[in-house]
Amino acid sequence: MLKEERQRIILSEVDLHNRIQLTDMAELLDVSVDTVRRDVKDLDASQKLQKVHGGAVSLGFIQPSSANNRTYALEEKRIIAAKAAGLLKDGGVIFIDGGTTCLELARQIPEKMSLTCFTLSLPVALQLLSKPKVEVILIGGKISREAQIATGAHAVHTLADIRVDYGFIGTGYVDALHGLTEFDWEVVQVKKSVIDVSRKSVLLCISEKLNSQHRYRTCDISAINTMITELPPEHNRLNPFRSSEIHIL
Amino acid sequence: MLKEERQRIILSEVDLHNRIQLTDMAELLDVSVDTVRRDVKDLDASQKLQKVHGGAVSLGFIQPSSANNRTYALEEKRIIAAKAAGLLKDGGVIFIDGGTTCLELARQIPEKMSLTCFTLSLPVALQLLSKPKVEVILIGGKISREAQIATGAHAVHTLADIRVDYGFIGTGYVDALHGLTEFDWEVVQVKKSVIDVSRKSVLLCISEKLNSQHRYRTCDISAINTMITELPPEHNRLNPFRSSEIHIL
DNA sequence: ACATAATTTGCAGTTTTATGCAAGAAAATA
DNA sequence: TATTTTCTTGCATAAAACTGCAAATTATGT
Repeated sequence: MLKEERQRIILSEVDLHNRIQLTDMAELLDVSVDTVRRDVKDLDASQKLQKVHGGAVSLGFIQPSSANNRTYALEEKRIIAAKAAGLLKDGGVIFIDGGTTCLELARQIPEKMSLTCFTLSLPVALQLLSKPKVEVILIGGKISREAQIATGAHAVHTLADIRVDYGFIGTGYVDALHGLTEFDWEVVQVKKSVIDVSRKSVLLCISEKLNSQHRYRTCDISAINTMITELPPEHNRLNPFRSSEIHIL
Repeated sequence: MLKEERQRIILSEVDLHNRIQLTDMAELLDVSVDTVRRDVKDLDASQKLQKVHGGAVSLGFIQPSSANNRTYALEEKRIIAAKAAGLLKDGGVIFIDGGTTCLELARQIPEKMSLTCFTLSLPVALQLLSKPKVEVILIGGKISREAQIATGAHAVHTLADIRVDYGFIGTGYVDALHGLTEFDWEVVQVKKSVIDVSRKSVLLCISEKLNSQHRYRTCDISAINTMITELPPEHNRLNPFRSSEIHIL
Protein backbone atom coordinates (compact mmCIF):
# COMPACT_ATOMS: atom_id res chain seq x y z
CA MET A 1 0.00 0.00 0.00
CA LEU A 2 1.28 3.43 -0.93
CA LYS A 3 2.02 5.99 1.71
CA GLU A 4 -0.26 8.54 0.05
CA GLU A 5 -3.09 6.06 0.04
CA ARG A 6 -2.72 5.44 3.76
CA GLN A 7 -2.58 9.12 4.53
CA ARG A 8 -5.70 9.65 2.49
CA ILE A 9 -7.55 7.04 4.53
CA ILE A 10 -6.29 8.49 7.79
CA LEU A 11 -7.46 11.92 6.75
CA SER A 12 -10.92 10.76 5.80
CA GLU A 13 -11.27 8.96 9.12
CA VAL A 14 -10.26 12.09 10.97
CA ASP A 15 -12.68 14.18 8.95
CA LEU A 16 -15.46 11.75 9.58
CA HIS A 17 -15.04 11.05 13.27
CA ASN A 18 -13.12 14.15 14.34
CA ARG A 19 -10.54 12.06 16.10
CA ILE A 20 -8.62 8.85 15.69
CA GLN A 21 -6.26 6.71 17.70
CA LEU A 22 -2.96 5.63 16.24
CA THR A 23 -3.44 2.07 17.43
CA ASP A 24 -6.84 1.79 15.77
CA MET A 25 -5.50 3.11 12.51
CA ALA A 26 -2.56 0.73 12.66
CA GLU A 27 -4.96 -2.15 12.97
CA LEU A 28 -7.25 -0.83 10.26
CA LEU A 29 -4.42 -0.24 7.82
CA ASP A 30 -2.41 -3.26 8.88
CA VAL A 31 0.83 -1.40 9.47
CA SER A 32 2.81 -0.64 12.62
CA VAL A 33 1.83 2.25 14.88
CA ASP A 34 5.19 3.81 14.06
CA THR A 35 4.17 4.10 10.46
CA VAL A 36 0.82 5.61 11.36
CA ARG A 37 2.59 7.96 13.72
CA ARG A 38 4.91 9.11 10.96
CA ASP A 39 1.97 9.57 8.60
CA VAL A 40 0.08 11.62 11.15
CA LYS A 41 3.20 13.66 11.77
CA ASP A 42 3.40 14.42 8.05
CA LEU A 43 -0.25 15.36 7.86
CA ASP A 44 0.15 17.55 10.90
CA ALA A 45 3.13 19.27 9.32
CA SER A 46 1.08 19.98 6.20
CA GLN A 47 -1.79 21.33 8.27
CA LYS A 48 -4.29 18.64 7.38
CA LEU A 49 -5.02 17.62 10.95
CA GLN A 50 -3.72 18.13 14.44
CA LYS A 51 -1.67 15.48 16.12
CA VAL A 52 -2.38 14.84 19.78
CA HIS A 53 -1.09 12.34 22.28
CA GLY A 54 -2.22 8.92 21.11
CA GLY A 55 -3.93 10.06 17.96
CA ALA A 56 -5.10 13.04 15.97
CA VAL A 57 -8.03 15.44 15.83
CA SER A 58 -9.65 17.28 12.98
CA LEU A 59 -8.77 20.91 12.37
CA GLY A 60 -12.45 21.72 11.96
CA PHE A 61 -12.72 21.14 15.66
CA ILE A 62 -10.13 23.66 16.63
CA GLN A 63 -12.01 26.92 16.50
CA PRO A 64 -10.30 30.11 15.39
CA SER A 65 -11.00 32.66 18.14
CA SER A 66 -7.34 33.59 17.87
CA ALA A 67 -8.13 36.19 15.20
CA ASN A 68 -8.56 38.72 17.96
CA ASN A 69 -6.40 41.70 17.23
CA ARG A 70 -9.11 44.08 18.20
CA THR A 71 -8.33 44.14 21.89
CA TYR A 72 -8.28 47.66 23.23
CA ALA A 73 -5.01 48.73 24.80
CA LEU A 74 -3.47 45.35 24.07
CA GLU A 75 0.05 46.45 24.86
CA GLU A 76 -0.88 47.60 28.35
CA LYS A 77 -2.81 44.42 28.96
CA ARG A 78 0.15 42.35 27.88
CA ILE A 79 2.34 44.08 30.41
CA ILE A 80 -0.22 43.43 33.13
CA ALA A 81 -0.60 39.80 32.11
CA ALA A 82 3.17 39.31 32.19
CA LYS A 83 3.35 40.64 35.74
CA ALA A 84 0.46 38.42 36.78
CA ALA A 85 2.04 35.38 35.15
CA GLY A 86 5.02 35.97 37.42
CA LEU A 87 2.85 35.03 40.40
CA LEU A 88 2.02 31.60 39.01
CA LYS A 89 3.56 28.55 40.60
CA ASP A 90 3.78 25.12 39.09
CA GLY A 91 1.00 22.87 40.35
CA GLY A 92 -1.07 25.81 41.56
CA VAL A 93 -4.85 26.13 41.53
CA ILE A 94 -6.13 29.44 40.25
CA PHE A 95 -9.20 31.21 39.01
CA ILE A 96 -9.15 33.40 35.94
CA ASP A 97 -11.91 35.90 35.38
CA GLY A 98 -13.35 37.02 32.06
CA GLY A 99 -12.40 40.12 30.12
CA THR A 100 -9.64 40.84 27.68
CA THR A 101 -6.97 41.45 30.32
CA CYS A 102 -7.57 38.09 31.94
CA LEU A 103 -7.73 36.50 28.51
CA GLU A 104 -4.27 37.87 27.89
CA LEU A 105 -3.09 36.26 31.13
CA ALA A 106 -4.51 32.94 29.94
CA ARG A 107 -2.57 33.38 26.73
CA GLN A 108 0.67 34.08 28.56
CA ILE A 109 0.65 31.04 30.81
CA PRO A 110 3.90 29.21 30.04
CA GLU A 111 3.47 26.08 27.94
CA LYS A 112 5.19 23.84 30.44
CA MET A 113 3.50 25.07 33.60
CA SER A 114 1.00 22.67 35.07
CA LEU A 115 -2.00 24.37 36.65
CA THR A 116 -5.60 23.79 37.54
CA CYS A 117 -7.60 26.70 36.25
CA PHE A 118 -11.18 27.53 37.10
CA THR A 119 -12.97 30.09 35.01
CA LEU A 120 -16.44 31.41 34.23
CA SER A 121 -15.39 32.72 30.85
CA LEU A 122 -15.87 30.87 27.55
CA PRO A 123 -13.07 32.67 25.70
CA VAL A 124 -10.66 32.13 28.58
CA ALA A 125 -11.58 28.44 28.75
CA LEU A 126 -10.97 28.03 25.02
CA GLN A 127 -7.67 29.82 25.28
CA LEU A 128 -6.60 27.65 28.21
CA LEU A 129 -7.32 24.49 26.24
CA SER A 130 -4.31 25.23 24.09
CA LYS A 131 -2.05 24.94 27.14
CA PRO A 132 -1.12 21.27 27.33
CA LYS A 133 -0.48 21.11 31.06
CA VAL A 134 -3.44 23.14 32.26
CA GLU A 135 -6.55 21.42 33.53
CA VAL A 136 -9.49 23.58 32.61
CA ILE A 137 -12.63 23.60 34.73
CA LEU A 138 -15.41 25.79 33.54
CA ILE A 139 -18.07 26.88 36.00
CA GLY A 140 -21.38 26.53 34.22
CA GLY A 141 -24.53 28.56 34.40
CA LYS A 142 -26.56 31.02 32.43
CA ILE A 143 -24.21 32.74 30.04
CA SER A 144 -24.14 36.52 29.99
CA ARG A 145 -24.34 37.61 26.37
CA GLU A 146 -22.05 40.63 26.68
CA ALA A 147 -19.49 39.34 29.15
CA GLN A 148 -19.45 35.77 27.78
CA ILE A 149 -19.19 34.44 31.30
CA ALA A 150 -21.41 32.16 33.32
CA THR A 151 -23.63 33.93 35.85
CA GLY A 152 -26.62 33.12 38.01
CA ALA A 153 -27.36 31.12 41.10
CA HIS A 154 -25.91 27.91 39.77
CA ALA A 155 -22.54 29.50 39.08
CA VAL A 156 -22.48 31.17 42.50
CA HIS A 157 -23.47 27.95 44.17
CA THR A 158 -20.84 25.92 42.36
CA LEU A 159 -18.16 28.44 43.22
CA ALA A 160 -18.94 28.00 46.91
CA ASP A 161 -17.38 24.52 46.82
CA ILE A 162 -14.07 25.74 45.46
CA ARG A 163 -10.89 27.10 46.98
CA VAL A 164 -8.11 28.56 44.83
CA ASP A 165 -4.66 29.95 45.62
CA TYR A 166 -5.03 32.99 43.42
CA GLY A 167 -8.08 34.59 41.94
CA PHE A 168 -7.15 36.81 39.01
CA ILE A 169 -10.01 39.17 38.45
CA GLY A 170 -10.81 42.07 36.25
CA THR A 171 -13.28 44.82 36.88
CA GLY A 172 -15.32 47.30 34.93
CA TYR A 173 -14.52 50.20 37.23
CA VAL A 174 -12.24 50.81 40.17
CA ASP A 175 -11.88 53.64 42.63
CA ALA A 176 -9.87 53.96 45.81
CA LEU A 177 -12.92 55.04 47.76
CA HIS A 178 -15.75 53.10 46.18
CA GLY A 179 -13.81 49.95 45.38
CA LEU A 180 -14.58 47.66 42.45
CA THR A 181 -17.86 48.39 40.70
CA GLU A 182 -19.70 47.02 37.69
CA PHE A 183 -22.35 47.87 35.22
CA ASP A 184 -24.11 44.53 35.53
CA TRP A 185 -25.65 43.21 38.72
CA GLU A 186 -25.44 39.56 37.65
CA VAL A 187 -21.73 39.90 37.06
CA VAL A 188 -21.24 41.41 40.50
CA GLN A 189 -22.83 38.39 42.11
CA VAL A 190 -20.39 35.92 40.61
CA LYS A 191 -17.37 38.18 41.17
CA LYS A 192 -18.22 38.40 44.85
CA SER A 193 -18.15 34.63 44.98
CA VAL A 194 -14.83 34.51 43.19
CA ILE A 195 -13.25 36.82 45.74
CA ASP A 196 -14.69 34.72 48.55
CA VAL A 197 -13.13 31.52 47.29
CA SER A 198 -9.71 33.01 46.51
CA ARG A 199 -7.03 32.86 49.16
CA LYS A 200 -5.47 35.85 47.44
CA SER A 201 -7.32 38.15 45.09
CA VAL A 202 -5.31 39.73 42.32
CA LEU A 203 -6.85 42.64 40.45
CA LEU A 204 -5.75 43.15 36.85
CA CYS A 205 -6.65 46.60 35.67
CA ILE A 206 -5.33 49.09 33.15
CA SER A 207 -4.55 52.50 34.64
CA GLU A 208 -7.19 54.11 32.46
CA LYS A 209 -9.86 52.59 34.70
CA LEU A 210 -8.45 54.01 37.90
CA ASN A 211 -10.82 56.40 39.64
CA SER A 212 -13.95 55.37 37.82
CA GLN A 213 -17.11 53.92 39.29
CA HIS A 214 -20.52 52.57 38.46
CA ARG A 215 -23.76 51.39 39.98
CA TYR A 216 -23.08 47.99 41.58
CA ARG A 217 -20.25 47.25 43.96
CA THR A 218 -18.29 44.01 43.79
CA CYS A 219 -16.09 44.70 46.80
CA ASP A 220 -14.03 47.24 48.63
CA ILE A 221 -10.42 47.85 47.68
CA SER A 222 -9.37 46.24 50.94
CA ALA A 223 -10.69 42.90 49.66
CA ILE A 224 -7.91 42.91 47.06
CA ASN A 225 -4.52 41.52 48.01
CA THR A 226 -2.55 42.45 44.92
CA MET A 227 -3.22 45.08 42.33
CA ILE A 228 -1.55 45.02 38.95
CA THR A 229 -1.55 47.81 36.40
CA GLU A 230 0.73 48.49 33.48
CA LEU A 231 2.34 51.32 35.47
CA PRO A 232 5.49 50.87 37.51
CA PRO A 233 4.53 50.17 41.16
CA GLU A 234 5.92 53.46 42.41
CA HIS A 235 3.93 55.60 39.98
CA ASN A 236 2.12 58.40 41.77
CA ARG A 237 -1.22 57.66 40.12
CA LEU A 238 -1.27 54.59 42.31
CA ASN A 239 -0.82 56.57 45.52
CA PRO A 240 -4.53 56.61 46.46
CA PHE A 241 -4.46 52.81 46.53
CA ARG A 242 -1.46 52.37 48.79
CA SER A 243 -2.07 50.86 52.17
CA SER A 244 -0.46 48.33 54.44
CA GLU A 245 -2.79 45.63 53.18
CA ILE A 246 -2.50 45.91 49.42
CA HIS A 247 0.45 44.87 47.34
CA ILE A 248 1.00 46.85 44.16
CA LEU A 249 2.87 45.35 41.21
CA MET B 1 4.94 -1.94 -27.56
CA LEU B 2 5.13 1.76 -28.07
CA LYS B 3 6.03 4.11 -25.32
CA GLU B 4 2.93 6.22 -25.91
CA GLU B 5 0.70 3.21 -25.77
CA ARG B 6 2.19 2.18 -22.45
CA GLN B 7 1.75 5.62 -21.03
CA ARG B 8 -1.85 5.66 -22.13
CA ILE B 9 -2.44 2.38 -20.33
CA ILE B 10 -0.68 3.64 -17.23
CA LEU B 11 -2.80 6.76 -17.21
CA SER B 12 -6.05 4.90 -17.59
CA GLU B 13 -5.07 2.59 -14.75
CA VAL B 14 -4.38 5.56 -12.55
CA ASP B 15 -7.67 7.17 -13.42
CA LEU B 16 -9.49 3.95 -12.78
CA HIS B 17 -7.92 2.93 -9.49
CA ASN B 18 -6.65 6.27 -8.25
CA ARG B 19 -3.30 4.70 -7.67
CA ILE B 20 -0.82 2.27 -9.18
CA GLN B 21 2.37 0.59 -8.14
CA LEU B 22 5.34 0.50 -10.46
CA THR B 23 5.94 -3.19 -9.92
CA ASP B 24 2.36 -4.07 -10.82
CA MET B 25 2.51 -2.02 -13.96
CA ALA B 26 5.82 -3.56 -14.94
CA GLU B 27 4.28 -6.99 -14.71
CA LEU B 28 1.11 -5.96 -16.50
CA LEU B 29 2.98 -4.29 -19.36
CA ASP B 30 5.77 -6.85 -19.39
CA VAL B 31 8.58 -4.34 -19.23
CA SER B 32 11.12 -3.53 -16.55
CA VAL B 33 10.21 -1.33 -13.60
CA ASP B 34 12.79 1.15 -14.79
CA THR B 35 10.82 1.66 -17.96
CA VAL B 36 7.61 2.16 -16.07
CA ARG B 37 9.42 4.52 -13.75
CA ARG B 38 10.60 6.61 -16.65
CA ASP B 39 7.11 6.65 -18.12
CA VAL B 40 5.62 7.75 -14.84
CA LYS B 41 8.28 10.41 -14.54
CA ASP B 42 7.28 11.77 -17.94
CA LEU B 43 3.60 11.75 -17.04
CA ASP B 44 4.34 13.48 -13.78
CA ALA B 45 6.35 16.14 -15.62
CA SER B 46 3.42 16.74 -17.93
CA GLN B 47 1.00 16.97 -15.00
CA LYS B 48 -1.03 13.90 -15.88
CA LEU B 49 -0.55 12.20 -12.54
CA GLN B 50 1.52 12.51 -9.41
CA LYS B 51 4.52 10.30 -8.95
CA VAL B 52 5.08 9.03 -5.44
CA HIS B 53 7.48 6.62 -3.85
CA GLY B 54 6.63 3.19 -5.20
CA GLY B 55 4.04 4.26 -7.70
CA ALA B 56 1.74 7.07 -8.69
CA VAL B 57 -1.59 8.56 -7.64
CA SER B 58 -4.27 10.39 -9.52
CA LEU B 59 -4.25 14.15 -9.25
CA GLY B 60 -7.88 14.16 -8.13
CA PHE B 61 -6.85 11.83 -5.38
CA ILE B 62 -4.72 14.32 -3.56
CA GLN B 63 -6.75 17.46 -3.96
CA PRO B 64 -10.42 17.22 -3.11
CA SER B 65 -10.76 16.93 0.64
CA SER B 66 -7.86 19.22 1.40
CA ALA B 67 -9.76 22.10 -0.17
CA ASN B 68 -10.39 22.95 3.46
CA ASN B 69 -13.82 24.17 4.23
CA ARG B 70 -12.52 23.37 7.69
CA THR B 71 -15.74 21.54 8.44
CA TYR B 72 -15.86 18.15 6.81
CA ALA B 73 -18.98 17.45 4.75
CA LEU B 74 -20.36 20.87 5.56
CA GLU B 75 -23.11 20.68 2.97
CA GLU B 76 -24.47 17.44 4.40
CA LYS B 77 -24.34 18.87 7.89
CA ARG B 78 -26.24 21.94 6.80
CA ILE B 79 -29.00 19.77 5.40
CA ILE B 80 -29.20 17.83 8.64
CA ALA B 81 -29.19 21.01 10.72
CA ALA B 82 -32.02 22.45 8.62
CA LYS B 83 -34.15 19.36 9.20
CA ALA B 84 -33.41 19.50 12.92
CA ALA B 85 -34.24 23.19 13.08
CA GLY B 86 -37.68 22.28 11.75
CA LEU B 87 -38.38 20.51 15.05
CA LEU B 88 -37.80 23.63 17.13
CA LYS B 89 -40.76 25.38 18.70
CA ASP B 90 -40.84 28.89 20.05
CA GLY B 91 -40.37 28.93 23.81
CA GLY B 92 -38.93 25.43 23.85
CA VAL B 93 -36.19 24.10 26.08
CA ILE B 94 -33.56 22.05 24.31
CA PHE B 95 -30.12 20.58 24.68
CA ILE B 96 -27.51 20.84 21.95
CA ASP B 97 -24.54 18.52 21.95
CA GLY B 98 -20.99 19.27 20.76
CA GLY B 99 -19.52 18.43 17.37
CA THR B 100 -19.64 20.21 14.06
CA THR B 101 -23.09 18.97 13.07
CA CYS B 102 -24.65 20.28 16.26
CA LEU B 103 -22.67 23.48 15.89
CA GLU B 104 -24.30 23.89 12.52
CA LEU B 105 -27.71 23.47 14.14
CA ALA B 106 -26.84 26.21 16.63
CA ARG B 107 -25.93 28.42 13.71
CA GLN B 108 -29.22 27.74 11.95
CA ILE B 109 -31.53 28.61 14.83
CA PRO B 110 -33.78 31.39 13.51
CA GLU B 111 -32.94 34.84 14.82
CA LYS B 112 -36.41 35.49 16.14
CA MET B 113 -37.00 32.18 17.89
CA SER B 114 -36.87 32.31 21.65
CA LEU B 115 -35.40 29.22 23.22
CA THR B 116 -33.65 28.01 26.32
CA CYS B 117 -30.61 26.04 25.25
CA PHE B 118 -28.45 23.86 27.43
CA THR B 119 -25.11 22.69 26.14
CA LEU B 120 -21.83 21.16 27.26
CA SER B 121 -19.92 22.55 24.32
CA LEU B 122 -17.91 25.78 24.38
CA PRO B 123 -18.10 26.42 20.63
CA VAL B 124 -21.85 25.78 20.60
CA ALA B 125 -22.37 28.12 23.56
CA LEU B 126 -20.42 30.87 21.84
CA GLN B 127 -22.38 30.37 18.66
CA LEU B 128 -25.69 30.53 20.54
CA LEU B 129 -24.73 33.83 22.14
CA SER B 130 -25.18 35.50 18.78
CA LYS B 131 -28.88 34.54 18.81
CA PRO B 132 -30.64 37.42 20.56
CA LYS B 133 -33.60 35.46 21.86
CA VAL B 134 -31.81 32.35 23.02
CA GLU B 135 -30.99 31.89 26.68
CA VAL B 136 -27.74 29.96 26.87
CA ILE B 137 -26.96 27.73 29.81
CA LEU B 138 -23.64 26.02 29.79
CA ILE B 139 -23.15 22.95 31.91
CA GLY B 140 -19.76 23.31 33.56
CA GLY B 141 -17.12 20.81 34.50
CA LYS B 142 -13.70 19.64 33.49
CA ILE B 143 -13.26 20.53 29.84
CA SER B 144 -12.17 17.81 27.44
CA ARG B 145 -9.32 19.19 25.39
CA GLU B 146 -10.20 17.48 22.12
CA ALA B 147 -13.98 17.53 22.22
CA GLN B 148 -14.18 20.94 23.85
CA ILE B 149 -17.08 19.90 25.99
CA ALA B 150 -17.55 19.70 29.73
CA THR B 151 -17.20 16.20 31.17
CA GLY B 152 -16.84 14.60 34.54
CA ALA B 153 -18.97 14.00 37.61
CA HIS B 154 -19.97 17.60 38.05
CA ALA B 155 -21.39 17.83 34.55
CA VAL B 156 -23.25 14.54 34.91
CA HIS B 157 -24.59 15.59 38.28
CA THR B 158 -25.77 18.97 37.05
CA LEU B 159 -27.50 17.39 34.08
CA ALA B 160 -29.54 15.24 36.44
CA ASP B 161 -31.51 18.30 37.56
CA ILE B 162 -32.56 19.25 34.04
CA ARG B 163 -35.39 18.24 31.75
CA VAL B 164 -35.48 19.32 28.11
CA ASP B 165 -38.02 18.84 25.33
CA TYR B 166 -35.48 17.83 22.75
CA GLY B 167 -31.93 16.63 23.11
CA PHE B 168 -30.04 17.06 19.85
CA ILE B 169 -27.06 14.80 19.98
CA GLY B 170 -24.25 13.78 17.71
CA THR B 171 -22.20 10.62 17.87
CA GLY B 172 -18.81 9.45 16.80
CA TYR B 173 -20.09 6.15 15.44
CA VAL B 174 -23.46 4.56 14.86
CA ASP B 175 -24.55 1.09 13.91
CA ALA B 176 -28.01 -0.50 13.79
CA LEU B 177 -26.89 -3.40 15.92
CA HIS B 178 -24.37 -1.82 18.27
CA GLY B 179 -26.09 1.53 18.65
CA LEU B 180 -24.24 4.77 19.32
CA THR B 181 -20.60 4.36 20.22
CA GLU B 182 -17.74 6.70 21.00
CA PHE B 183 -14.04 6.93 21.13
CA ASP B 184 -13.89 8.50 24.56
CA TRP B 185 -15.28 7.04 27.76
CA GLU B 186 -15.74 10.40 29.47
CA VAL B 187 -17.81 11.65 26.58
CA VAL B 188 -20.04 8.59 26.77
CA GLN B 189 -20.83 9.31 30.40
CA VAL B 190 -22.16 12.79 29.73
CA LYS B 191 -24.03 11.71 26.60
CA LYS B 192 -25.83 9.03 28.56
CA SER B 193 -26.99 11.72 30.94
CA VAL B 194 -28.14 13.92 28.10
CA ILE B 195 -30.31 11.15 26.72
CA ASP B 196 -31.74 10.55 30.18
CA VAL B 197 -32.83 14.14 30.61
CA SER B 198 -34.28 14.53 27.11
CA ARG B 199 -37.96 13.84 26.59
CA LYS B 200 -37.09 13.15 22.98
CA SER B 201 -33.62 12.33 21.74
CA VAL B 202 -32.75 13.43 18.24
CA LEU B 203 -29.66 11.98 16.62
CA LEU B 204 -27.90 14.12 14.02
CA CYS B 205 -25.56 12.02 11.92
CA ILE B 206 -24.15 12.12 8.41
CA SER B 207 -24.77 8.95 6.44
CA GLU B 208 -21.08 8.29 6.14
CA LYS B 209 -21.05 7.30 9.81
CA LEU B 210 -23.74 4.70 9.43
CA ASN B 211 -22.50 1.20 10.19
CA SER B 212 -19.41 2.21 12.07
CA GLN B 213 -18.62 1.45 15.65
CA HIS B 214 -16.08 1.97 18.36
CA ARG B 215 -15.16 0.97 21.85
CA TYR B 216 -17.66 2.58 24.23
CA ARG B 217 -21.42 2.49 23.91
CA THR B 218 -23.55 5.54 24.60
CA CYS B 219 -26.90 3.84 24.06
CA ASP B 220 -28.85 1.46 21.90
CA ILE B 221 -30.57 2.68 18.77
CA SER B 222 -33.91 2.18 20.50
CA ALA B 223 -33.04 5.02 22.90
CA ILE B 224 -33.24 7.44 19.98
CA ASN B 225 -36.62 8.89 19.06
CA THR B 226 -35.68 10.66 15.87
CA MET B 227 -32.80 10.10 13.54
CA ILE B 228 -31.71 12.70 11.03
CA THR B 229 -29.27 12.19 8.18
CA GLU B 230 -28.77 14.14 4.99
CA LEU B 231 -30.47 11.33 3.05
CA PRO B 232 -34.16 11.33 2.17
CA PRO B 233 -36.06 9.35 4.82
CA GLU B 234 -36.99 6.59 2.39
CA HIS B 235 -33.42 5.93 1.30
CA ASN B 236 -32.59 2.25 1.49
CA ARG B 237 -29.35 2.80 3.40
CA LEU B 238 -31.59 3.68 6.33
CA ASN B 239 -33.49 0.39 6.21
CA PRO B 240 -31.50 -1.27 8.99
CA PHE B 241 -32.63 1.49 11.35
CA ARG B 242 -36.33 1.33 10.66
CA SER B 243 -38.62 0.21 13.45
CA SER B 244 -41.90 1.22 14.97
CA GLU B 245 -40.13 3.25 17.64
CA ILE B 246 -37.78 5.39 15.63
CA HIS B 247 -38.73 8.30 13.47
CA ILE B 248 -36.48 8.96 10.48
CA LEU B 249 -36.21 12.39 8.95
C1' DA C 1 18.70 -1.68 -48.46
C1' DC C 2 22.13 -0.11 -45.64
C1' DA C 3 24.77 2.65 -42.45
C1' DT C 4 24.54 5.86 -39.01
C1' DA C 5 22.47 8.64 -35.47
C1' DA C 6 19.11 9.08 -31.96
C1' DT C 7 16.26 7.10 -28.79
C1' DT C 8 14.70 3.60 -25.78
C1' DT C 9 15.34 -0.16 -22.78
C1' DG C 10 17.39 -3.17 -19.32
C1' DC C 11 20.99 -3.92 -16.03
C1' DA C 12 24.40 -3.24 -12.16
C1' DG C 13 26.02 -0.54 -8.45
C1' DT C 14 25.04 3.13 -5.35
C1' DT C 15 22.05 6.18 -2.82
C1' DT C 16 17.73 7.25 -0.85
C1' DT C 17 13.37 6.19 1.29
C1' DA C 18 10.08 3.54 3.90
C1' DT C 19 9.17 0.56 7.50
C1' DG C 20 9.50 -2.04 11.68
C1' DC C 21 11.85 -2.93 15.95
C1' DA C 22 13.91 -1.87 20.42
C1' DA C 23 15.30 0.94 24.43
C1' DG C 24 14.83 4.84 27.09
C1' DA C 25 12.05 9.24 27.91
C1' DA C 26 7.80 11.43 28.47
C1' DA C 27 3.06 11.54 29.20
C1' DA C 28 -1.26 9.85 30.72
C1' DT C 29 -3.65 6.99 34.06
C1' DA C 30 -4.78 4.72 38.24
C1' DT D 1 3.48 7.35 43.65
C1' DA D 2 3.43 3.40 40.53
C1' DT D 3 2.07 1.59 36.15
C1' DT D 4 0.78 1.59 31.63
C1' DT D 5 0.70 3.80 27.29
C1' DT D 6 2.66 6.63 23.96
C1' DC D 7 6.76 9.23 22.03
C1' DT D 8 11.30 9.71 20.51
C1' DT D 9 15.55 8.18 18.77
C1' DG D 10 18.63 5.28 16.56
C1' DC D 11 19.32 1.42 13.85
C1' DA D 12 18.68 -2.60 10.53
C1' DT D 13 16.51 -4.19 6.54
C1' DA D 14 14.17 -4.17 2.35
C1' DA D 15 12.24 -1.78 -1.33
C1' DA D 16 12.63 1.81 -4.53
C1' DA D 17 15.12 5.66 -6.95
C1' DC D 18 18.99 7.31 -9.29
C1' DT D 19 23.25 6.98 -12.17
C1' DG D 20 25.95 5.50 -15.86
C1' DC D 21 26.41 2.37 -19.45
C1' DA D 22 25.76 -0.99 -22.99
C1' DA D 23 22.49 -3.43 -25.88
C1' DA D 24 18.43 -3.09 -28.51
C1' DT D 25 15.28 -0.60 -31.10
C1' DT D 26 13.73 3.02 -34.02
C1' DA D 27 14.39 6.83 -37.10
C1' DT D 28 16.79 9.07 -40.79
C1' DG D 29 19.63 10.04 -44.90
C1' DT D 30 21.70 8.35 -48.84
